[in-house]
Amino acid sequence: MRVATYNVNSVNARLENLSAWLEKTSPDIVCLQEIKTEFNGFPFFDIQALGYDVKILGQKSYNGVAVLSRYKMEVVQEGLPEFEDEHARYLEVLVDVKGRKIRVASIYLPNGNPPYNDPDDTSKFDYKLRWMEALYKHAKNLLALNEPVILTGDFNVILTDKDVYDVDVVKNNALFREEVKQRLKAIEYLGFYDAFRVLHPKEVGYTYWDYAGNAFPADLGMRIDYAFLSPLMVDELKECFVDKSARGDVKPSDHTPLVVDLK
DNA sequence: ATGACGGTAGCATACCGA
Repeated sequence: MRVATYNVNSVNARLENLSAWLEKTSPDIVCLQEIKTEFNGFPFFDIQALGYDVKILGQKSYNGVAVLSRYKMEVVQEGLPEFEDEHARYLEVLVDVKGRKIRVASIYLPNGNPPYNDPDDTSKFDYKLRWMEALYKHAKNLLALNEPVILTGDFNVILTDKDVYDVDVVKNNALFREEVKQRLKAIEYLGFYDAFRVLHPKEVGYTYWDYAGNAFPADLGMRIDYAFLSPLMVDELKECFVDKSARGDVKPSDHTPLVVDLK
């Protein structure tokens, strides 16, 4: 079984890229982030024509997450539990893989940096920390279920120094602040496994490159998209890789997909 | 030291992103 995550930066702007990538890569389950549309604007016809069922938590202009699946699935959670959120950032489904239920969440964690015109405004960073706290609590509850679980998406956290091209550039960035690294590590310490790092402890695994300048050609990237697997799920992990090909497309997203192959 | 670049809303430019 192949599971992937892909921050598409608008599903409608990326429909051609996404469709071609689905056909080429043939994932069974795909979590999308930043679809940037509400339900009525989602290209259901095109995606369903490729053989996928679609569940979305949409939002106009910003955010928005979705799960595509070749297997039947049901939505079990829209937004994090016990967390009031105006943003569409969390969608959890139960996928029925030949009679076995796999729990999959598509996650778009807040960025947390201040607006350019007000660098002292900490409200977005505070929101990020509260969001991570709610995610931590939920992740803890999910582990107690002792199920195969995949928490995957754009976490907007650079976990370690080797997950960014230049530590100095991001030293004051909300993606690299100690508080957020700690909160994401805490989710790992609960018992979730970073699929890419389990298999590739020393490799560079950037999943994002800025649009500006020569960031992609020069490989000035960051690893901010992750797949976290529960113990039952990591036991079935075969391979995990970043598919850089999508970032080299015409009119690409600034992220590229992360792919997880399971037994 | 700063900005680049791109998407959306909506029609000029502001907001958002990482």
